[in-house]
Amino acid sequence: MTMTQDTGGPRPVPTLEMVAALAGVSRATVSRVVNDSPSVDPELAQLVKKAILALDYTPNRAARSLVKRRANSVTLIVSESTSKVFADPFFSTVVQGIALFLTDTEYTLNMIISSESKPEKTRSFLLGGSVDGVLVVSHHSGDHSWTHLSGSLPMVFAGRPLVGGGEAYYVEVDNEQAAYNATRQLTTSGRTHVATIAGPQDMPSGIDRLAGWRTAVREAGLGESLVEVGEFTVDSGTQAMQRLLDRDVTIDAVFAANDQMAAGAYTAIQGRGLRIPEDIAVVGFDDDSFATSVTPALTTVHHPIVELGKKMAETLVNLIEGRPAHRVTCLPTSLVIRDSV
Amino acid sequence: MTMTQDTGGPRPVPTLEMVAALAGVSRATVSRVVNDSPSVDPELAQLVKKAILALDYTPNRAARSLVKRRANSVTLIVSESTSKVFADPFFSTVVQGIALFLTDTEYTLNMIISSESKPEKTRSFLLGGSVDGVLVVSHHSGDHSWTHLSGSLPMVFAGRPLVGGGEAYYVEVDNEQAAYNATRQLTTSGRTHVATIAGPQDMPSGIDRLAGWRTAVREAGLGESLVEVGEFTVDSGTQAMQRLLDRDVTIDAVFAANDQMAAGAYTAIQGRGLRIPEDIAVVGFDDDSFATSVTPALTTVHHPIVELGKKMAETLVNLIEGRPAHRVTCLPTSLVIRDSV
DNA sequence: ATGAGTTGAGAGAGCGCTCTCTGGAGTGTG
DNA sequence: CACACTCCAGAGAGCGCTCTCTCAACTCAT
Repeated sequence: MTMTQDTGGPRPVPTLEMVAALAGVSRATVSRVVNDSPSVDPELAQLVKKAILALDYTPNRAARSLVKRRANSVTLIVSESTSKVFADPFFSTVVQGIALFLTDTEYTLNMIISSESKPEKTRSFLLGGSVDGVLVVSHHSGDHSWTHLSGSLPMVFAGRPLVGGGEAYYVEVDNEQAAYNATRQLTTSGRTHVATIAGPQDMPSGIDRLAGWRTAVREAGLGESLVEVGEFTVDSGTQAMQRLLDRDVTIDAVFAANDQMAAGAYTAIQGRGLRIPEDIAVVGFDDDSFATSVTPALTTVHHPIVELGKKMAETLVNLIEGRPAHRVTCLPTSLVIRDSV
Repeated sequence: MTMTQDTGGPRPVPTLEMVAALAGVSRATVSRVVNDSPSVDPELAQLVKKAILALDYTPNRAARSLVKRRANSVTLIVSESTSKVFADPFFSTVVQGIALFLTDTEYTLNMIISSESKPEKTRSFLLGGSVDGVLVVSHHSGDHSWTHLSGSLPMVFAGRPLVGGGEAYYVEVDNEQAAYNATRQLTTSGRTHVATIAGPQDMPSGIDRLAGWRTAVREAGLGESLVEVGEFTVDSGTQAMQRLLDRDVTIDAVFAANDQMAAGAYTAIQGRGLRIPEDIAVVGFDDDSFATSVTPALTTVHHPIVELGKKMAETLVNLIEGRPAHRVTCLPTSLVIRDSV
């Protein structure tokens, strides 16, 4: 029973000073070793390192942060109204990418839910010096209310911000092109009544994916009227598909602006006794867990979401450290063919 | 071109000292006002508050943290091998609950992905003084390798830790009872070949839910052999269901230890031309987004996941601040009847 | 051998805040 | 009126670290 139960109390936290004393050098030297400054006698450095190990020393972040005026932390803002997006695979996957990238850096990720009722709280937190940069994964256009902070703090957005986009740094995919390709898959395989379940029209991804669909159907000489707007949720997808089928029973294909709405569309389609893909072909967007959880497996646009998160974090860190950074990063997509077309 | 490219420089960050100067009082007094100490002349306090507003002052976290030896931050550990759980609604929803609770406190949430290859990095981060407490949402039993830290740092787990559980603080639901109830729903409605897709048997939730199923089928006088183990993922659910159907085609009900595996089971069932619930009734566990995204909608155990996250955070904060905290919190569940039974 | 140039370690002044300690002003009692 | 008390604001010492400045000890050309 090794019960490491030392009451948590007495553990004396080792400081730079203690390491210096043990190694018989000055604090400055220890600091130099810790931050591996080149101008330290290798022999002395070795001595110091031994002392660090012996004491199990870890630099105190707060102290370092205080003098360096750098917190080594970036904050992810989630707006309260959007907090349900946690259930959204897109959101969580972006976060995963961000966290993955930051693991290999000196930066720490923290996350706040900003309540619309007291924006000052969020504001003061961000400006309180404990945050070096901000990441915004937005779902509603209102989430871009943070754009104005980008003068005082480095910020990177997931997707082109709807407002203030002229100055903002962001990472995205070419939604329009990807949606075009996805729709082409439908129009070139003999489908003649190609509908779409579009995303919210106050979000760039919603707007651009609809535009891509439009271009493809127009190019194929098909009608552009079979559009219903959803909210990127499963339920809204079901409802949009219901409306679509109520309007036109001859629909034989549908492009949904994300996989969740596609999954919702499945419910509406199968609920009417129609078969996928025989009666109606379905193509989604994102290639998230919903794409493979439905039957038949969904053909969809692969959205490199983890990569997107990584790039966001990378861009932000570059910005913070004053290194050159691309204002706009555009990631490639590809169409994943499964059983729904 | 407003190019807010001011090199980050000119914004002079207001300090306590500046507020004191403006208000014509000492630093100590401003500090007292900021931390609303009772022993301050209301009139003076008003003056100071005005100065704070005028300067748009925000206390520097690092400085405060340095002297108070308290970072006001809690860390969520995610192990690298588990980082794919970001896509898991359970995980993201717990995080949501945690973040939601912390929003109303002085604490900040940060998240690290600990790489198994360099555990010292994680360890030194946790012990570096910038973390007041730790939250662990585990999926593999290996994630409990952090239990040994609980002597040096307050920790709260999601679910009973497999090892070291005797001392650990955690929040959970009564998995066994809930699984029992869910299975009863099947056995009492005339189903006689009730199988289960169990979760990993190195996780308490996997073990306990299987135990609950066992009790219910035994009680109903049914066989206890129709068990296949999955990994809480959609795919593993499909495969487990395949194996089950290969073993016994007379199965007329299945209890899946989470909704994702239930969704996977749908694929296998419907792939064989069987109908839900006519031929096979399905009950899941968690009541997450998968439950409503499948057709027919899944009957499942409602798992109060947001609540669980909130409770975890609450317990941790209590622990940090030395207030009494329940070592074990057990949350209630309920069965949500939908269309799959 | 001498002065300039180079290298590497120590001294010490803070970073912005909290908190104990001190002391001046006001209140109440003998 | 002197004494003890209470109450509240200021002074000042750090919290653990970084970083500039200083200076001792060399190296090397003259």
